[in-house]
Amino acid sequence: MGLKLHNSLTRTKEDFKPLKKGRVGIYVCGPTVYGHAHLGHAKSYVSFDVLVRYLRYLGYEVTYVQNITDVGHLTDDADEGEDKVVEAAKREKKHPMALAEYYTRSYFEDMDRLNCVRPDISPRASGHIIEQIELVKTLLEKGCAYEVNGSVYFDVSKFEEYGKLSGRKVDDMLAGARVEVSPDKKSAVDFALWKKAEPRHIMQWPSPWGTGYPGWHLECSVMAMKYLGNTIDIHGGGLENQFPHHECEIAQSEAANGVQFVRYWIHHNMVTVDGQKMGKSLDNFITLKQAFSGAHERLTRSYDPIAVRQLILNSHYRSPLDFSDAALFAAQSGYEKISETVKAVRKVMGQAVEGKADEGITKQLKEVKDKFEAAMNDDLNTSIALSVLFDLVRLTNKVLEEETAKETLNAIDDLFSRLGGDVLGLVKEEYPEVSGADAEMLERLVNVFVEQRSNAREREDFVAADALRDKLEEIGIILEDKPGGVTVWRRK
RNA sequence: GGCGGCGUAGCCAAGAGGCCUAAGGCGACGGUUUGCAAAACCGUUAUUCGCCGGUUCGAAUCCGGCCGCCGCCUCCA
Repeated sequence: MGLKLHNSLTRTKEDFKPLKKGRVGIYVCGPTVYGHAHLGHAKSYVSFDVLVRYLRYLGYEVTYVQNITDVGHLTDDADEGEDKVVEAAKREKKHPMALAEYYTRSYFEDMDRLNCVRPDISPRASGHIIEQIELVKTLLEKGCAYEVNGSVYFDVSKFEEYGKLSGRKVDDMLAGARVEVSPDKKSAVDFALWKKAEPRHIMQWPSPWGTGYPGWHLECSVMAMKYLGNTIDIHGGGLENQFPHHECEIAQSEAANGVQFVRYWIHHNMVTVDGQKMGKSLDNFITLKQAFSGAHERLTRSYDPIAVRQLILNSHYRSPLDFSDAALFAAQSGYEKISETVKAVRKVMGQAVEGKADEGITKQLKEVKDKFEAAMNDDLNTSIALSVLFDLVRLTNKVLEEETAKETLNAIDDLFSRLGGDVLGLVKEEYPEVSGADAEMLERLVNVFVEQRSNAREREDFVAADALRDKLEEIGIILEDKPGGVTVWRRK
């Protein structure tokens, strides 16, 4: 049984078969870089990160392209009518390109912390103006577009399949139009390919139709085609972009090339915060940096980036996800449970007795792997995949209660690394308790206190022993007494 | 107003006609262990799936109505 994906184009789960055997090209709509990434970005890019990771786990050679939108026309849910890049650039006293660069770096920083693998190619819209102009020219030549007053519009009447992705009919759209139609356009459903620049528009380029800037659907078509070909396997994005953005991408691309643009359209659902739509004008707008540091009035503490990731994977990518402090808190606890178990296995592994893997456990590990793959194959059911990982946690902790052969522990660690690490990105390769040159000193320092406390316990001076333990906890070091008088420590 | 989606325990969240007297995580409670803790393990925590009807031998899952929430409805940020 292979991977099945829900294709928005057909509204059904389909067997995934790439165009070229063993190779997958995937394009994901990237961020518009005029502010720090927020929880909504996290859901989007973690979801597609897992798709890419799982495709690679299955052995596909994946080319992952995700654009950076750094050209003018920006959307915002709270405000209307203002160019956000210009506004932000003015506020921060930066050139728009400097602003875009700043937030691009911020974006990658946050995605790295969420353990998202970097795209193979991160093309900037501003770096592909020539290609965008070329596509507009092609569409004009084919009679699918028309020029009016320095702007070029796509003639939707020339593309019969318009509406096939979002399930809309052009007639319904015309009837339901509630926005005033631009006098330049032949039809209300036509959309801009190239816009004449208003004097106040900072980002503008010369074109055969005068100075202007590209329509906002154009960049994705152009960059997807340039790096992945005229027909690409997977195009991902948020549900809010299904219409008009993706619908327009299809129209432009297919009208220009005469071949199917995207074979599988994957859309993820949106996030809410405390049950409400997250909006800049509301006080529930939380950036990733705020979540990681806890610097937001709706948060009671800081959260590990991987805990944020775990909360996202706890639900399905096509379901809406509600972020709340309580939900993040729960994810943080769950994440710690997984990582503590992995750390424990690796610790014991080092000094375990040599020996062959236990047959009974090997069989159970095989079941874990099969269940996990079955869940992921079913349209990336990460919620069930995660529950399987927790099965592995419980199994492991039971195994650790008794002396276990090295090979058994190796097999467990390998499964954690493959499923929890390679696929879900929740298990790290290394968990340094302390880092840097002071590591050894800290180790020895803590051991001094542990020894003092052990002495106190031996003479049954529990007041002194508990005081030492409490003091250490205050500075973030947790002591745990194991059977046989052994005390281990870890960082909080 | 039009189109689409969602509503499952204290919280998050799977399940989409019989395997469900509904996964998993968090929390809470009880137990094992411990000098006490912590961690771990074991057990309990929805006879019920927004509400009301209907279809069916059988519905959380299908249909209709109602209530609540979310997204999109395009010239451009």
